[in-house]
Order: sequence, then C-alpha cells, then structure tokens
Amino acid sequence: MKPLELYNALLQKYKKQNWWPVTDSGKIAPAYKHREKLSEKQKFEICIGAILTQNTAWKNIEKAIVNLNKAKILECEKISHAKQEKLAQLIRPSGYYNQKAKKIRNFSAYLEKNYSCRTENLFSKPVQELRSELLSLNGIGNETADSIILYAAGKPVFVIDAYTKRLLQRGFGKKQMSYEEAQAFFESQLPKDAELFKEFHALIVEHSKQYCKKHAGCEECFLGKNCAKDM
DNA sequence: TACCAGGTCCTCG
DNA sequence: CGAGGACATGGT
Repeated sequence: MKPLELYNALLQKYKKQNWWPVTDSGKIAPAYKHREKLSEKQKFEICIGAILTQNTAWKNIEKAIVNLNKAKILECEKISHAKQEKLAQLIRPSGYYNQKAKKIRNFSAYLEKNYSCRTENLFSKPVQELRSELLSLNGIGNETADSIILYAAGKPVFVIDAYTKRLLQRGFGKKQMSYEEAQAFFESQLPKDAELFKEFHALIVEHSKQYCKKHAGCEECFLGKNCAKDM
C-alpha cells in the first residue's frame, strides 16, 4: 500500500477530521468545520495547543485551553507577561504544567519581542527559516515545530509523531526511522499539499487511537496485516 | 493498580 | 548521535 492509498483508505473509513481543533464562537470545535481562513487569534491558539499537547491526551489540553479562555489570557501579550505560577495553575490539566507554563510563555515572549505578537509576521518567513527559528526556542521540538508550520501557518510539512512512527514500523518490519527519515519518506511520496498533509496526519492519529494502538492487533484492523506493505 | 497519552530537554556514554 | 530519566494530569 502506497502512502496515498493508505490516505484514501483512512479517509473513507474515518471521514474528514478537519484538524486542528480550535476555539470557535467560544468553544473548541471538535472538528474545525469551516475552511475559511483562521483568525490571528486562532493561529496563536494552535501554537499554544501544539505545545500543550506534548505527550498528553488532547482532552486534557481542551480543559487547559478552556481555562485560558475563561481567564481571558489566551493572547500573546497576556501570556508573555503572565506569572508563571498563574499560567501553571490554568493549564494544570495538561500535565507537565510547570514546564509547559514556561514553554508557552517563552514562545509568547519571543513572538512579542520579534514579531509584535503576530504569528502572521513570523509565518511570512521561508519554511526552512521558520522551522529552524521555532526549533531554536526552548520547548519546541520537531513535532511541535512542524505542527505549528502545518496547522497554524498552513505550509506543507509532514508531521511525524509517535503514532506515525509506529504505523511505519508495523507492517514494515523495518528498523526504526528517525524523525527526518520518516518525514522525508512521506514528503517524497505525496504531493506537496498542506490540506492533504493536515488531513493525513489527523487520520493517522484517529486510526492509531482506534486500531493501531501500542498493544494492538493487526488482526481486527480493517487494513489487514499488510497495511504498510510496499510503502 | 498500572499504563498510556497528538514530546522535549538534559545528561551521559 | 542515541539511550535513559524527568516532567504530571486524567482516562480506562
């Protein structure tokens, strides 16, 4: 199964996921329905959400985002100047709250200092520059940087996470791929299309939750044993 | 109870 | 580089 075939199979099974979930009319949309442009505030929220969701279930991040919204603090200027303890309490449900409080403040302070708190200024940079700049920030690694670039900036980079690596390993039987290897693999086999990349990654996550779990059987999986064969 | 969740950083070899 | 530990809540 080639990557594009896998994508089509997953899309047919799970339907469109419309990631990234983002606050819309006061509440977090389970799936981001409308495809019109994201607002500046929503782009910022995605950046924060991408940091908060590190190794944590999304449900917990939703609680944290709701708290930030209720406190009317989910803005670059506010977070960059907020007390760390206050932020930590608000994002408590997201886990690692002390570390993450620093991370989201660090990111906000950087955005404020260098881009007047406007993600669109940051995102106007060439992808390579943007990526290395994000990676230079403490608290932003490969996946978080790419999630921001893809879902907030809307530029086509393929996001690799633990689920994607797991999917690649199963059926492959190949040795573990590094982040860069896995990313290069997908990007070399797919059209460079941000909407496709967004949807594909979201579908892999959904599929991994339902079937391709840590200890999961390929027996029950609708893709069968050869899910990744010949990829 | 124990394990897992849309990782990243730091410290050693 | 790559392995191993720390970081922490909430759901099953």
